[in-house]
Amino acid sequence: MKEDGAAATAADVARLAGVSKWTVIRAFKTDGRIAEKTRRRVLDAAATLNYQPNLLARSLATRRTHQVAILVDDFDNPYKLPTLKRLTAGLQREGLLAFLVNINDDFTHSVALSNAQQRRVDSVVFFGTAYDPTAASAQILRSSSQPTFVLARESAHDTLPSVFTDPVHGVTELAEHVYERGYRKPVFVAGPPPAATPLGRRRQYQKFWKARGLETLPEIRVNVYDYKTACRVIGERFESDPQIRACDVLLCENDILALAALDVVRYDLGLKVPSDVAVVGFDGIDLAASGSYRLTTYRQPFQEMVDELIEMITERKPARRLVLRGEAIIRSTT
Amino acid sequence: MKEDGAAATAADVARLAGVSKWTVIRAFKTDGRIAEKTRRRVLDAAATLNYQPNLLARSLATRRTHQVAILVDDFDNPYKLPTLKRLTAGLQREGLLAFLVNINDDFTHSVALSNAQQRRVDSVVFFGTAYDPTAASAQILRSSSQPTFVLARESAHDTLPSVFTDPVHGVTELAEHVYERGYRKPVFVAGPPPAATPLGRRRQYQKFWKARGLETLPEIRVNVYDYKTACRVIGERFESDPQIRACDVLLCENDILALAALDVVRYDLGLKVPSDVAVVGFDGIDLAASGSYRLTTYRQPFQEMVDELIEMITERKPARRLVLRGEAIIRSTT
DNA sequence: TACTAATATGCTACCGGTAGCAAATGCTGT
DNA sequence: ACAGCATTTGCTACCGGTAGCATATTAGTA
Repeated sequence: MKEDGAAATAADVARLAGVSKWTVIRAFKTDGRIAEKTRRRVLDAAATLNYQPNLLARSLATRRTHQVAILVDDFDNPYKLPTLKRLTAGLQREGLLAFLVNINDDFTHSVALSNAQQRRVDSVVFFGTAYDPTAASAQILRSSSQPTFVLARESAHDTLPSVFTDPVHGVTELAEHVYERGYRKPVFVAGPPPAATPLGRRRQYQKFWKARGLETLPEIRVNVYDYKTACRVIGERFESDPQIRACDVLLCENDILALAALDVVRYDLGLKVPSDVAVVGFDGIDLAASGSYRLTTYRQPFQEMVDELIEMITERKPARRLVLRGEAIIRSTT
Repeated sequence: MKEDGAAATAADVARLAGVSKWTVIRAFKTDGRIAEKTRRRVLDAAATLNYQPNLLARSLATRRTHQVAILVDDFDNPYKLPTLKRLTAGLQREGLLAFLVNINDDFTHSVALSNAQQRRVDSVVFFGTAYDPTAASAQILRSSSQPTFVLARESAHDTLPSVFTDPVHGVTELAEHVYERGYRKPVFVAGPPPAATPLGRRRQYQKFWKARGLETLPEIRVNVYDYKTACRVIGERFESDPQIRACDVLLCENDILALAALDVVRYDLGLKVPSDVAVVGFDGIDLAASGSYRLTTYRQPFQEMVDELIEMITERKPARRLVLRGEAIIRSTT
């Protein structure tokens, strides 16, 4: 019995219980072929020593860590929080623990991927990250031994499985709704520029309006998905750009931009929504439903996406490219 | 050179470079006493084999995992997201990776703590969790070998270091402001009941009003920090309880409850804020500043709290009980 | 009671690194 | 050429488990 602060090992427990360390280990396995009497004795000894099996040693031997790395580069969009909640809970139910990896200029995708490999995580999830598959990290990704998934964004590689919401359906629903209501002078409010693939929503909106005679869809680009920055940038563009000022509907890439747009339009510019200008979001965050906003948006099925992702991670379902549909929610901003 | 999918080891690299595995390992240490020529040869061999050192093996030997477990039981309060952002970024800068552990009925504090021990994380952070120190997990906590911290909540044990915002200062600032403005019929809007210690804000508000002649502070209790639930519960209480209906100020335990209160009061009950009823929050989330809400609240210094916590985790500063002050932000809901 | 089968326990070799000492090699001066 | 020293490389023993086979013990049957 060592009292030097170091955790007790199976060998310590074995010594106390008068058995070999392999018997101790068997006592902790559910299927262990072990005499009930011995098991109890071992468990008692383990309890007095406060023995906790060392998962590092186990993982080293079994080559399974039961760890998943979740890579996130945008902590400003509030939908991330409930989605992380569901994701961590679901993974934990499967015996998996999640690393929350913050991707930023100091800690790039390459660094994160390399780190994940070194820690031998069982799988990697790109959670809505602006992952650039043309960059050096693609090399790392290809040589990576662990299964990799993309959540809430379309994967750029065909070989990289992903679960995301169909942008064609979502944008079409919203655009048609807006068009039917008679809005004809749209402006797209965009977030940060996508790293590689042009982001689906933008492309779809452009396509929709082009088919109706609008050659180029005017755009306000906000370089961060962040409420405050968005307010500032949108306000500035309305100040300086007459074409923007003349719009009658703001098609926002996501809800957080839409809430910012709504606040600017209503309280800084003093416009009436939806009579002077309409606002449309995308995502379906909780706050979009609030009495203060009542935002027309498209609900992404985040929970379902997470559940499907977990099915893939646990290999109950084959890893593949899975496109899900949400639903348009019409409220009072259109 | 094995091509069987298993990652290359130092021994594989050694074989290719014609050295021993210990030389390979030296080549990867910055301080390694190794001939420059050999290092280059080893690094080349490592590159062709795509060798990545196995951190499990290293951790097993060094007894340091460079992993931190962050325990969270409430994913509904939006301040958690920017705080997690700062926390993960800060830890990563120190070479530490964070486990995001979701505490719930399936995965309790005890389970999480035991899991963290088995994974040999370097430290554990209770991030605003309703940790009940009287429960069985206290036993585990005491016997736990890894340093443990509480973030954004007052720790119940003196021995358990914590970083949190002074509730006395915050509540006093807000309460005095409200009192000066002439509000005299307050109702406290409470979140889930605290596990052990009565939560500071509630107690402080009660104290303040008692000193001014109000024996018991009426209360609306919402059992989850969740916008939708809060709306429902607050609405119901206004319906059914004349004492609640007669109030002139809603003192909310945090901003998310305050936003819900504000929406209910304005849009469901049709009351004017702040003339019919005032609303006060606590936390200082981004959205409280938005044009739609303009909520009077108390800004908690979350970023500073995180930075101080990291100083303790990295042992640059001694682990201790650290109380920080925020500032009252008076906006248009009072 | 002896003999077999079933169950229980112990063993070796290994997972991929680390620590710190031992041996080998290179370099200098005489 | 060789002692004397520093630098470079290799080695043993270990971190705490796992896998799967070998051996010991017990129970069941003739």
